[in-house]
Amino acid sequence: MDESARLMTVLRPVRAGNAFEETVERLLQAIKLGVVAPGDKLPPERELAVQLGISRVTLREAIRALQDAGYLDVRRGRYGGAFVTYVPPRPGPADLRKAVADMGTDDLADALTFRLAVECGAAQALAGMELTGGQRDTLRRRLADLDGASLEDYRRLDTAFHLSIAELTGSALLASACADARLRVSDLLNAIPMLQVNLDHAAAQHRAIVAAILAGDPEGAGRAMSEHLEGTAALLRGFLS
Amino acid sequence: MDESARLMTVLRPVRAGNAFEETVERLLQAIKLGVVAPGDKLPPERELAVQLGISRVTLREAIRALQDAGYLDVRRGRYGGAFVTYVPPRPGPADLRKAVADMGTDDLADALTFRLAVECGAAQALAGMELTGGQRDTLRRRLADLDGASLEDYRRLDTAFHLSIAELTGSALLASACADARLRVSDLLNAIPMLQVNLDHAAAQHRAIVAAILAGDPEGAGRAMSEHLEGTAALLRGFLS
DNA sequence: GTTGATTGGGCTAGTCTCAGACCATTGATG
DNA sequence: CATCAATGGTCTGAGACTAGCCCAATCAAC
Repeated sequence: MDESARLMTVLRPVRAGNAFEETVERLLQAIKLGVVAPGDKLPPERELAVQLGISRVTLREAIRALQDAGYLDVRRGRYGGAFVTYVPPRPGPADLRKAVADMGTDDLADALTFRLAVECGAAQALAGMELTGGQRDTLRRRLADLDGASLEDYRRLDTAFHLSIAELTGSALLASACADARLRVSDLLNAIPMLQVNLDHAAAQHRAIVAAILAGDPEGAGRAMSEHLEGTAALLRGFLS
Repeated sequence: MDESARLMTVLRPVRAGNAFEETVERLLQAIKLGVVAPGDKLPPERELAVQLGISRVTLREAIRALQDAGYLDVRRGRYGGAFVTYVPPRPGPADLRKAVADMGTDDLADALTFRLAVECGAAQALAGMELTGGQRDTLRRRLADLDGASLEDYRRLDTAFHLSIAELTGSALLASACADARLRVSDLLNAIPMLQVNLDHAAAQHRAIVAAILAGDPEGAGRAMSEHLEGTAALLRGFLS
C-alpha cells in the first residue's frame, strides 16, 4: 500500500467500457433495484437519452439488448414504451452459493466494505442534520412501507428505504455512491432466502436506525446501520468457504 | 424526494463528457492531490493510456492541454516524460472567497456531505477490521510524515494520510470514493491559509483518529474523523455568506 | 563517438457515437 | 370512423476515438 497504490486509485480507467455496455448496465441496475417496478415503463427514449447523456441510437441498442434478454417488453405507438417484465426470482441456497462464487472473493470483500462505509456514513450524516417535517415523514413512510410489504415487494422496498437515507442528506454524490454500493451486492441479496425470523430481525434494526436518525444521534445511527449490514455481510462471507 | 428522485439517481449520465475532458480532469486531480509530486513525472504515455483505458492519441491531447496550461513540462527522449511543474500557490483570504463562490452553494453542500459520510465510513470500517502489523505501521508512518511536514508539503501529505485510511480498508471502491470526495474540495482546502494554531489542532485530531483506529474503536474513529472534518466544513460554509 | 533502449511525436484506416431529420404504429378522443 | 399526439423505428453525414504502426529525440553505457 505504497505510493503506487494511490496512482492506481486516481489514474483508474476513465471509461468503464463503451457507451452501449455502460448503458445496458445502468438500465439493468434500474430494473434490478426496482427503481422501475415490474409493469412500469422506462421514460420515453428521447427523454432517457438526454438523462443518460447518450444518443438515442446507442440507447436503443441497449434497450434492444435488454429486450432480447427478456427484461423489457417494447411496444410502439402512443402509450407505448419499454415495459419492465423482469420479476426477481425466488432464490434457493444453490443460487446464493453460485452468486457468491460468480463474484470474486476480493470483489465481494471490496463491495461489502464499500457498502458498510458508505451506508453508515450516510446514516450518520443524516442523523447529524436538522431535518424538516417533510424529511422525517418520508423516512417514516419508507419504514412503514417496508413493514407492510409482501415478500414480492420486499427487496424493492428495502432498497427504497436504504437509498432514501442517502437521498435525504441532499447529497447527490452520496446517493449515487449508495446506489452503486447496493447494486454491487444486489444479486447476492436477491439470492438470500427470505425467512420470517430474518425479516423480523431486519425490521427491528430498521426501526432502530430510523429512531436514531430522528433523535439526531449520529453515533447511534451509525452503530445501528453497522449492525444491520454486518448481519448480511457475515452470512455472505460464510458462503465463501 | 419521491420516486422520481431515485430515477434521477440511477439514470444519471453515463459519461461525464468526452474522453479528452475526462482525462484532463483526471490528470489534474493526480497533480493537485500531489499523487505525483512536483518534479516527478507521469508514467510513460503508453502505460498511462492503458491504465486510463483510452488511446494514446486522446491522452496526448490531454497532456498537451495541461502543458499549455503550465502544469506539465514534457521532455522527449530516454529518461524524458511529462514532469509536474505545478506548485500549489500560497493562498490568501480573497482566493478562498473566490473558490467558494466558484463552486455553487448546492455543490459545496453536496461535496461536504459526501466527504463527511465517506471518510467517516472509511475510518469506522478500518477501525472495525483486524489490522496486520504492516497496516498499523503504514498508518503510523503517514501520521509521522504529516507531523514532520513543511508547509510546502503539508497539503500533499495530509491528502496522503486521509487517502491511506480508505486504501488500508482494502476496498478499491472506497478508496476511489474518498479520492473523489477529496478532489471535490481540494481547491477549497488549498485556498485555506495554514495557520499554526489550526495545524496544531489538526495534528491532535489526526492522532485521535489513528489512536481510535489502532484501538479497534469504530465509533471513536468515526467521531474523531467527524470532528476533524466538521472544522473545515464550518469554516468553508462561513464563506458562503 | 557509436549504439541501443526508452520515450515523445505523428499518421492512417477503421469503428463508435452523435445530432437531427423523417417514417411507422398505436390508441384515445371527438 | 377520422384525427392527431405520443411514441418507437430508421437513415445519414459528421465528428470523436481507437489500434497499430513508424519516426524523431535523448542519453546512459560501452
